[in-house]
Amino acid sequence: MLVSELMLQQTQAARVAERFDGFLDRFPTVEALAGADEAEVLALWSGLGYYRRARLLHAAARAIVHEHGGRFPESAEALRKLPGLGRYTAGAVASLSFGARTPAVDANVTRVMLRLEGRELTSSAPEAVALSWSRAAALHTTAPRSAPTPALLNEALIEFGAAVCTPRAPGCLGVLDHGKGCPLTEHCRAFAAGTQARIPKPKAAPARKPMYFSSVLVRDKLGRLAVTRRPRSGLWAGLHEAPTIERPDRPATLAEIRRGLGIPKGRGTLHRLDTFEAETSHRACRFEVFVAALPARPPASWEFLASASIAGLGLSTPQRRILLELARTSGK
DNA sequence: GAACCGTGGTT
DNA sequence: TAACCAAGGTT
Repeated sequence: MLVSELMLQQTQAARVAERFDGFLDRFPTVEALAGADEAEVLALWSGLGYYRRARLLHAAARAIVHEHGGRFPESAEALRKLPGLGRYTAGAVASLSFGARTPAVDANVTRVMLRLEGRELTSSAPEAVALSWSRAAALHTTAPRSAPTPALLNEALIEFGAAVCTPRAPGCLGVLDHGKGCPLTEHCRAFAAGTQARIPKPKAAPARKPMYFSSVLVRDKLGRLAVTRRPRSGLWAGLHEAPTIERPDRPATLAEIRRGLGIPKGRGTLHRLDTFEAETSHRACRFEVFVAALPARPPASWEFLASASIAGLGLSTPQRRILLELARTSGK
């Protein structure tokens, strides 16, 4: 449950489904996850994005084992203290796993509440957050004991937002059924005012900052590829990659790559293999991929691995392409 | 409060 | 094709 909620943060269910079983096969218990190497957790998370979530999940598992004796906290307040669990996730786990009478307000629920109230706010506006949690909590408080369980109520609110009160083309605007796709139109101020499309108010999309990556394929005498690990914070934190130089302003020059990575001088010791673009949530990344000769003394941070081993590492999508696809076409 | 943190499908 | 979007949290 904890694993699924953290995987689902900002990630579509279909994406998660591809990884969830493998993750639980490898880590069937919280003890197994707590005892795992971070690199292995990242490897099984590879491709899902927002890699900090994986490391926070790992930290949460350790906290449960070492500070809670292996037993999950069951209240939203206690769960909230675990790494990676914010207000929503704590509420979701507390209600769905432990039956707690507590709300779980995600972007779907916020959209529903704002539309019912007819408030043209961004979903992250403090007023919008307060209103949504307050309304959701009131539903739990006023629901009769015989009413659906807290878990069902939370799931229903979320699913209603996801399936009916959708961001675009919500059920109330159904052309063929004259608004009868939504059962709440009589209670909805946005429907009455015709402002559904403006609620929640869209946020200005942040501009992606450019970043230039020069990644180098280096093989040792056995044909294994050089791999390093990225810093523990920032973009693709803790993932593996081919030796890479990155700059915010322009691609590194050949001379800078040689100097930065210790590539030997001489004809044919460094040439460009490919270039491609990749985008993340906040960056427009341009990758230039090179093939280089083996330095006389490779940096101690480099590790040389066969492609079968590399396939099991935690890799960003661009690096998976570089180290597994481009490396195969680069000959040897 | 704002910036930061991935990815791939959909429109 | 560019923009939008999907079960947020941390710093």
